[in-house]
Amino acid sequence: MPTTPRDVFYATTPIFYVNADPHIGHAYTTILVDVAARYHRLAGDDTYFLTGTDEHGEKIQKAADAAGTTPQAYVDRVSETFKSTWDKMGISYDAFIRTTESRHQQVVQDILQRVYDQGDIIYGEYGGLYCVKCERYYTEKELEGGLCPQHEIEPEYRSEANYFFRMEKYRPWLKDAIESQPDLIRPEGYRNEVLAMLREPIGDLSISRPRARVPWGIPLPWDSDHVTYVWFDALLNYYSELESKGLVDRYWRHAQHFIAKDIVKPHGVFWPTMLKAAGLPLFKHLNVHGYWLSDERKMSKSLGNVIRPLDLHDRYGNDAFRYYLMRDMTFGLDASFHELGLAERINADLANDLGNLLNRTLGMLGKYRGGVVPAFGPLDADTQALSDRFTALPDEVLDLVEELQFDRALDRVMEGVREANRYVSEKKPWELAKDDAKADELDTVLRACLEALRVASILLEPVMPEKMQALRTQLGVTSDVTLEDARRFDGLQGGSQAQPGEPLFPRVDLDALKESLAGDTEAPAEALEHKDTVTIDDFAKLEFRVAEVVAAEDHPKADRLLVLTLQVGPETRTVVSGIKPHYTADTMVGKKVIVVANLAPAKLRGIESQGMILAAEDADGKLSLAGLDVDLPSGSEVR
RNA sequence: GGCGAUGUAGCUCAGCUGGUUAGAGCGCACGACUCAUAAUCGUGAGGUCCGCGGUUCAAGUCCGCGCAUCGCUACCA
Repeated sequence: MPTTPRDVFYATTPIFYVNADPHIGHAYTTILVDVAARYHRLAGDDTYFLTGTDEHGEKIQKAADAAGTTPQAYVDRVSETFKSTWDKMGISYDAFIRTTESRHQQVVQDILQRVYDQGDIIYGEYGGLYCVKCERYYTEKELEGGLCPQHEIEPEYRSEANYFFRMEKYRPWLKDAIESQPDLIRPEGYRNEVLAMLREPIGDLSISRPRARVPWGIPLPWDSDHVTYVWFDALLNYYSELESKGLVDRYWRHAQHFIAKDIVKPHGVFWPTMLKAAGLPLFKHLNVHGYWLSDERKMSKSLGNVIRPLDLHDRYGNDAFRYYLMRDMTFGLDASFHELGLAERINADLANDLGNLLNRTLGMLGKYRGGVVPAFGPLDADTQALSDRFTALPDEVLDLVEELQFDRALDRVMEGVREANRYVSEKKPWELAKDDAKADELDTVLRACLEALRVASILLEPVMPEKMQALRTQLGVTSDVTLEDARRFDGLQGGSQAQPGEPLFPRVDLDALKESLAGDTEAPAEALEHKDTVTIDDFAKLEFRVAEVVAAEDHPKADRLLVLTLQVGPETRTVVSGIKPHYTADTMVGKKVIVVANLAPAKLRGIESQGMILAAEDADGKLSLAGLDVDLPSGSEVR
């Protein structure tokens, strides 16, 4: 039963920042929206699917410099990589927006001007009190007697040339809006997270950067010495796309943003307040999904465990890959990605249940009826039950899709497929075929299987567009289908000819795969990112010394910090260190460590730290203290 | 430290507003069948539903406390 009118669907992926090539995270979100869009199109909805690339900012400028090219040439290249990746993957986006397009820039400037004119963008005399020696700003609270706590000098007043969006002003409104619309942000866990953010001041949002430093951006319309900083540029793509094409009235109020959980704050806090300030209505839903984890760890470049979507396409096929992604992630939660899981899913669901149902059905049809689709004979109870089950599926599936429960939607269809396999074993068509008196019964069974396959193929098509079309081609159906075609159990043309072909989903040899996975060595790590080169003179400014930990205790006001008392030769000093997750206070006492001895002191949650100790950290955040090979007295210099 | 999420069979997970002997898929064991991609179908083994208290006639499902994992957050020199 349809619960909501499924009329208009405007869905967006984030626009991806073009400082790296697409990976599984980008691909998942994009496939997800593609699947959702295809379901809505199938249902006959007015559907618009937007993706694109985010192309401004300092990082891009640097990357272009490093590549010896211009920012524009650089973003052209990487944006094209994204686009062609999606094209190869058959992503059915309706529009691909780039923030460097003039139509986008125009809208950004218009909205900035509007918000500025109404007084919600202010020139940030931010920070105010600045200690020259610390090179940082202090708040009144942090100062001790009006002096810098580190250097005990009077800070001077400085203002940084930034513009700020008065976001804090809209906090109460946003809180109300989210509370009164339970499904604005979903699933609920992320809604709670945003509400938690809104319980405390969110401050104002810096929205500009000096053009002198970052020329690669959209100039503020009223002050061309500044360019727009990320949010007022990137987020606005969702709107500028429609505005620049005159589609706002048609789509905007139906907007659904799909994002991964790492960008909840910009989309859940910044974006709605921006819209409010611009006098625009809120989007309809912010849909937040989790991460694909590999070996319990978040995939990251430095770990070298990035899964390249196109690799897996080549190996398993686009459709099977999409099916796995949709079937094995519960929306909103993290999921684990395992190639073996993918292979098992292919074998169990696609090859054994679905592919084989097609194969056995067409096999029998060919053998017993020359491949001609028979008319139904009289419907017995079993066949009627199968028919009822399948004709009920479209609404069940679309309701689940509406709730973003893609995994369950797919399982519903597969339950039907399994039921059809059961039906075959119960009806034993191979026995019916031996008795001419049962020709009608055999016709019914064969036709029912064909219809089940046809309906399943329609309902699975948004996830597996190519294979499901191929499936219907084998059934002899070549015309386009709609959801209405899935609501009937007599959609095939009696007397038409089936066109059996190759198995849709070849089984994966699991034993061979297990072997090859076992033999796999670690994937090669990505290149390291290096900092700027320093001279030996730069290095000589640093003073490292051996120190002995003579006492250690937990920082009273922080979780991760230990307060260490170090003996450095004749000196005793206190160092606050963020190693608590890996070293407890008592295990630290007596250890010899390396300390940076001439680092400016700093207060860490109330305790002054006079230096820092060195430790190695791996990509998982695991720490190991730097130490000595041979025991040397504390105070010894390290070079 | 604060906030939040998660914790159900070997594995991946369903279990909505509390109600009969707790479910699915995969894997495993045994059996059936032979139309089919060594597929399918049936049967079975396997769970103190993280722990402890509480509310209730009745709790995996509500409440409290605790534990574990993860995330966000508190300027991890």
